[in-house]
Amino acid sequence: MKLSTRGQYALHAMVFLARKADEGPQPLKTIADDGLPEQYLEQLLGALRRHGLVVTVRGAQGGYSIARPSSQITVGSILESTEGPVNISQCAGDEAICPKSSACATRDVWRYLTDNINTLMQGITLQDVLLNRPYGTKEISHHEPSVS
Amino acid sequence: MKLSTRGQYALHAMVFLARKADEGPQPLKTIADDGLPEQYLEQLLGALRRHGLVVTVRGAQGGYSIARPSSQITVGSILESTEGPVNISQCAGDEAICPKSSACATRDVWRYLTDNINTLMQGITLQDVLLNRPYGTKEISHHEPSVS
DNA sequence: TCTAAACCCGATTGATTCAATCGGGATTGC
DNA sequence: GCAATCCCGATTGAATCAATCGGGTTTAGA
Repeated sequence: MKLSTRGQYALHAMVFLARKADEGPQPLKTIADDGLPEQYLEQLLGALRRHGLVVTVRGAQGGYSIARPSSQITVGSILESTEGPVNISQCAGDEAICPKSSACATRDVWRYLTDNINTLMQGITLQDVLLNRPYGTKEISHHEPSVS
Repeated sequence: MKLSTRGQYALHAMVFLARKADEGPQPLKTIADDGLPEQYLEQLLGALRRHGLVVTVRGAQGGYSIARPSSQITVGSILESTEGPVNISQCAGDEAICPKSSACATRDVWRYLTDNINTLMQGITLQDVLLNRPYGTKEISHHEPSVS
């Protein structure tokens, strides 16, 4: 199981923007300057904008800035914007995919993993990353067996 | 982020085999009988065998059985056998990929997520799934900031 | 000893996704 | 104006996925 580069680039860019939060909009070229493919990154920043994580100023002297304080932006929301929602197995959520899913023991496993991965990712803010702060102080949620 | 069907089929098959643990080897056809593509599943069972999770008997009356008690087989080992190791970002482990990784704030994030997802998956045994037992009673590990 | 049941395995195919680029268009500060 | 900059759909090439194909080998039992 791995993430595509989209999430990696996106987090990288967001950390960069968070650091420059009070220096005005940063042009794409500047963000990409440590080696990321510029036009590809542009796609990702577009997705981040559409999800409300960055704001843009068009035209000369324009660029990208983070939309909220870094304490209010989670790694989870960044990854979800660029990678789509975490869904370990369609079986976990979509009843239509697997009609017998309610009787399926594996379903609880997928649900448990999906929920907890989401919790992990939502538990880290950009600020935590910037400040190099310990993250993950939340307890994981437990699976409660359904009646059988 | 999602798993391929390989992991889903593999867990499904392993649960099936765990239930039939004391009924002798189960032929492929039987395992696949609730709708999994037979020859595809064969590949996956091959991988599970090479990782020591199932044993096989060849020839007539042969088939597949789980190699150990279900309490000693984790969901993590099943998924790793068929999907490869969890590696959220190459950046997390492989120093060669990203030379400046040690100075990179995002690296800790990938490591933290990778470690904890592994812990989650290793924390569920096949027996837990069979008995519909609550799983995930372990505490997640915390990120300790490196010196800066 | 023959045969059918069953596993073993590399190769191939078609579809999908990924990573990246292309080629433009629309804004806007100066 | 014009250069800097974002916006965006389309396209490309490679990689991966899901599945199938076409064989081969092993073995129980008639």
